[in-house]
Amino acid sequence: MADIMQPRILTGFVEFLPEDQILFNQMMDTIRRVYEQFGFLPLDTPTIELSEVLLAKAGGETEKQIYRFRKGDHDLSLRFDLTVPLARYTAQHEADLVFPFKRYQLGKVFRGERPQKGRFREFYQCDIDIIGSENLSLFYDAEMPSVIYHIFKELDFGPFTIRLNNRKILNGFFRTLGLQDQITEVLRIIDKIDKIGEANVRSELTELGLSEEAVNRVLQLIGMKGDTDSILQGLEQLNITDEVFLEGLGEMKQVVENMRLLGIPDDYFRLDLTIARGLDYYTGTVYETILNEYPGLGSVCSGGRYDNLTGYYTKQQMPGIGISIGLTRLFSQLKEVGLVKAQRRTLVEALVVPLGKEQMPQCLKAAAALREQGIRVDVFYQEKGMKQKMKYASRLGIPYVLMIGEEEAAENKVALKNMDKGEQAVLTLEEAAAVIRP
RNA sequence: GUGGGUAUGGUCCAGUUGGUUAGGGCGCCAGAUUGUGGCUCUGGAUAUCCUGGGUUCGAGUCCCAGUACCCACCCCA
Repeated sequence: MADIMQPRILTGFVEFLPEDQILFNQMMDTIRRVYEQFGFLPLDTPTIELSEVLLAKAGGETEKQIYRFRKGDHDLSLRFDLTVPLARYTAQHEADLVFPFKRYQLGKVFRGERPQKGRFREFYQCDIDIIGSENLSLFYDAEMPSVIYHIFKELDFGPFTIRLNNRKILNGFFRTLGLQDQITEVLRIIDKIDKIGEANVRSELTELGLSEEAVNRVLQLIGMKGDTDSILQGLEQLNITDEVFLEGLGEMKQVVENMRLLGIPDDYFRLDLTIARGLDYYTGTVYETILNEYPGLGSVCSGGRYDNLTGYYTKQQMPGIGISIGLTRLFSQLKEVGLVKAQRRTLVEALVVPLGKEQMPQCLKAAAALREQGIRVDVFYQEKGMKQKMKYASRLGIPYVLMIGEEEAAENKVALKNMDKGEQAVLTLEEAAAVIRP
């Protein structure tokens, strides 16, 4: 016999067994349903694009992590997020789109970085973005958290907190300290405070060249704690006159007000001045979402506002705002902490089993009739012993087995067995259908 | 890119100071039970012990190199 090829997949890539894929798809369905509920339109862009398009803006990290290859004369890349393709798409189809353009996209993205726990080279992102033409109402900044609220409420993984901040507040504040040249580095450092602690942030900021006075003021700002209103009050009492700061503060106040009007309870969001988001294209409101009981999972949904995402593809100024759920990571983490657990290995509600092959015609008819009523039905076609047939149903976790033997066929009835309870009854097909799908 | 760890049937693991035919759980196949699954019992199949080299009378075990995978940092979903 010939050598057997070792069956394996690349490291950093994932695939699930059916019982997990079912759960994964259910989460995705929930996300899609809520997105649509808020008026977002579906979009599906190619996974491969021209490198020059995807890398128009890219800086160092992206460039290093992107899967890039040649095919014929083309320099191609796999998309590493859904935002850049959206920018390209919006600019390309500008004339045919209705603005503000609200789109959702659930799709795989690729990053050739070193994989580790909760970190993959191919993974699903579930994004929504709204792109405005020239301007984009601040109300959208409150709608984003409303979407997050509905999704995580429905997913039901316990209490969660949407943490929000505004980059203008940070930028304006840093400007008053004369730090405008190091803003990106400072943001990156303070963003890590949850992970590395205040002392390490202090030393890293000092290392960056900030004066002790500046470090103290930064830590004082980002250390502001308390409920939403007291933080807003505290920010006002800093008496900062920088106009960017004041603009950010004004936006934040309005966003909070609108979030409340949209019905997000106060204990589901919190102002957090440490949230910066690594990405440098954010310019206004930024979000992060954490599960209160599992803070170690990090942010399960994040995003923010950007002024001009499409700048590389069109002269039109197109501000936008969006959020993203890293579904593959989220799912793998939820599984790890036991928040999602596989129940059944199939979606089938009833297995139709002929006791002998003479009953196959009745079984085919019965299956068709049940499917007509929307019941998910599987038929056991294989010629096997009764034990095998039952085992098939049992192993897949099919809740009902509908059997037709000589006696049942003669009476035009079926034997319906409840697999969980082990009970069995002889019924008409209509009665059986009512039991399977009450 | 930097640092650490692991590698034994399909899978998860055990394997003593180096010693004869490398064990077990789960899974798989068959039977006890050809109109009834889960539980139990009985039997069975499946391993170049990651690869290459070295030490030794003898290596799954010790040494060297390589490879793969995992974890952490960086960065991020």
